[in-house]
Amino acid sequence: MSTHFDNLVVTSFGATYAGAMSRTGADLALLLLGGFRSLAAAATAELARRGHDDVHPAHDFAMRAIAAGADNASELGRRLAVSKQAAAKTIALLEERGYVTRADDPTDARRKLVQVTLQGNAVMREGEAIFEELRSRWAKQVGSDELARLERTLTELVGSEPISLAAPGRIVSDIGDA
Amino acid sequence: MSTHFDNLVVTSFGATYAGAMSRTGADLALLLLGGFRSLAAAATAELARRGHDDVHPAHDFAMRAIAAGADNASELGRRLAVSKQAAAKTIALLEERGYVTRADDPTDARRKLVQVTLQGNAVMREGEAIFEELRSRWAKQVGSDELARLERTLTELVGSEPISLAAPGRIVSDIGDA
DNA sequence: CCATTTGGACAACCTAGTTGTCGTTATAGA
DNA sequence: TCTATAACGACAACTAGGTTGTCCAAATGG
Repeated sequence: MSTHFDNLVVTSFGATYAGAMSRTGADLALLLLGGFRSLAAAATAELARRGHDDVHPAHDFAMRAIAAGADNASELGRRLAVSKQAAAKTIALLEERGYVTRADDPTDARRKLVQVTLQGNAVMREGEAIFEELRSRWAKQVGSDELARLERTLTELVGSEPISLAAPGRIVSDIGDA
Repeated sequence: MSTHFDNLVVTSFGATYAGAMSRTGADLALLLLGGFRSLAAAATAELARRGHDDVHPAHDFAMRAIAAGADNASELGRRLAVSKQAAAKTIALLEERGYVTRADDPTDARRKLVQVTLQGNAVMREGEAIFEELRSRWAKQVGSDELARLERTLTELVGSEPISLAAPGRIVSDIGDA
């Protein structure tokens, strides 16, 4: 079989012509997903290559939210638009892997204060750099004007819809995710 | 909190200015994901409104692959770049909900022949129409030239990478009866 | 001071993947 | 033709990320 994205789209959606202009709406969705996947997979792989084989973009995302002030499970849940239980699970996983710590909040005995560790910060820095690198690779490929234009268009399209990012994570489930 | 995409990006990734041009690589990835999600969520909702509240785009995707010839679990797995076990689960789910049927293959006693039902075909047709409608809504919003340009750019970017739709790192290896 | 809200911990469950094992069936080659 | 190997599907156990619902304890606001 061909695992090439283009072919997969064509095969799966039975578009009339292969390389033709006549893109369908579903193709557009797959194109967007494919783009995301392409970046996310590359980032995950590169992160793994650098020794962090246990983190995905979703974890990076969660850590940033924590670092940005969502320092307890409930708040993190709100911030990521998932339940507090789901957020607590993510925190537990990150803690287990040494990317965050949890301590009692001295000002509120109910709360557990979550903090990003040095290791966690390192991952975030690497993640940033990797995505930057991937973006510039794309810019080289189609021209930075064209890429900027794509971003502008997409921002206009997506920015105007009140859709939260919800679970920004698992690449696979993004297909089925509504 | 704001669940508006733009704000979320800014907050979570700590970009320096809110509406500024300076998009980061991670923003680009989120933009793509956001775009996909936006479409997928709208499609799922619309499908539910039309009485199919138990299907997601992923199921539509799988059904198309089945209709296009991936009529057994192993082949479907290959086509979708997941394990045959995962594909079998999807098939089981679709069968349970009446979108596909499974029968013994008369030419190969090992195989179970999967076929899309009338109901399954109906969902695919509706899905197509919905995505078409969503696309034209986007075309109205930014202009069809601009949208076509976005698609062209994205195709160039994504189509040129030999990335399968597989999970991050999950290279399709049916080597050794996995 | 008490009622209500909130945070966190469990538990049970769902979806969607994974790997590993195994029996059965095809198939290719000596 | 016989046999080794490959392939299909089923089952089991596991991971990861999500969901509700229940519950206790702690904070907070009349």
